[in-house]
Amino acid sequence: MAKASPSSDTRTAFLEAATTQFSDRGFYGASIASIASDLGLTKQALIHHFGSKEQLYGEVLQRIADQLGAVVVEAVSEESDPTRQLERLLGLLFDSRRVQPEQTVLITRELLDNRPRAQKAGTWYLKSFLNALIALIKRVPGWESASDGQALAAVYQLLGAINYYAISEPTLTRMFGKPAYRTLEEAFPRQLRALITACLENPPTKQR
Amino acid sequence: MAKASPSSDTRTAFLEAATTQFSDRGFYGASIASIASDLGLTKQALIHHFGSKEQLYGEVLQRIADQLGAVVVEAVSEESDPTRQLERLLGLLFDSRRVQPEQTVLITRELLDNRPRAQKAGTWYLKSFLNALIALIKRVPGWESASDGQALAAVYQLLGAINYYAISEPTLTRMFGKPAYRTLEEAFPRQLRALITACLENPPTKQR
DNA sequence: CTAGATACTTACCACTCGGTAAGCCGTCAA
DNA sequence: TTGACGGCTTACCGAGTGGTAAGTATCTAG
Repeated sequence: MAKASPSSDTRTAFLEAATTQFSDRGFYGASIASIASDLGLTKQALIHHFGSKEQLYGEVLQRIADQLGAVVVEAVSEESDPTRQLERLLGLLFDSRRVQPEQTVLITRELLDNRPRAQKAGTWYLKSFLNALIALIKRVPGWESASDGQALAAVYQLLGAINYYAISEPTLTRMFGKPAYRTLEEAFPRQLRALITACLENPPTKQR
Repeated sequence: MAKASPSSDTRTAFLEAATTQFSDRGFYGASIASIASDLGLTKQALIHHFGSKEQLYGEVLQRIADQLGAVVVEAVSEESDPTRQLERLLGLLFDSRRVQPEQTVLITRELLDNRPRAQKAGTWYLKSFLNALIALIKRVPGWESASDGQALAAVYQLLGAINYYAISEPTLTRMFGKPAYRTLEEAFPRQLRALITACLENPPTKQR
């Protein structure tokens, strides 16, 4: 009895393969046949487990949302000071671009694809994440009286700085060449920390 | 002889339709038949003008790159002070999300799709744009001695804050509802201006 | 009047897509 | 032994993809 639940193993294997393929080629660009062949299986095996391509995609988004929520919990539990909690959270998000670049890419794809058409399930998971960020920044000294809109604006700018860089890294590397990119790679985190503290120290109430 | 060049009219009409469709659905998601039917024509008419879907896509990217370059020229010519030039440029980019949202969306799609596969032509246009931004910030007081990597890091963070918000706007609207979104819509530009000046006033040389 | 080019059309091709239907095979319970 | 079930297969379907081939209508230059 080496394996506990054989079916759940292939399920998560499918989910992982699907995550990278959806991330690389988008929902329409990725085919269920290609995802299945990554595991040496046929597309009908995938259909058997998930019912349809859309449901598979939904589960992939769900997993990402769960992991995103876990990062929030981790940051909050590691620090006590609200400012540090936020800095830690943004730092963790920035670092995760190395371990799980597919996450940021997939979320960004969702933002792009959801523009015209009706929203899929994915958007709602993001909302609770953003609400957590809003709640966090409103506990930072000077930000208590900020409106939700002001809080979201500030937080979303920092999030944009992080995520846009995360999805651009490969392109920037090829564009400027490895050696030139190394200096950017080194300068970015320092500059980012400076930007975050500058933002947190300038709440809208005491802006000039 | 009402029209000067009949063929160029349909060509630009094709380019405009293609821009919105590529922006909405991505390269793979958009079909040449659907683009052509927007003008009441068949896909073979499109092939007749552009040769292939890839070439059409290339011309769409080229147009966007040209318009991006024009924005740089506009910002530089309108202001004399380097700080104001940069602020004006970023402001113009932020405003353009209203007039031409397809541009930002398409560039972001390029960043995502270029991750795994070899880069298409589009990347090179972006490089000259980024180089212009680097040159601009290095003329701002205090930034003269910054390295290219430091300059790009700072500029790319601001660019990310702007572009990520631009592609997120529709999703954020649906997520928080129109009334709540209005306050964000109002707070964002002000917060962005504060972020830009905070960034420019904190060059890496005198960072604590 | 004719030759050629331009701007399009219909017809067709090979291929891929997501999904259905039906069956095969091993495990496990009655 | 039998029957049900989960996990997977092959076979197949209709729809849609980008692209080719060949033709038609219109206008213009020689």
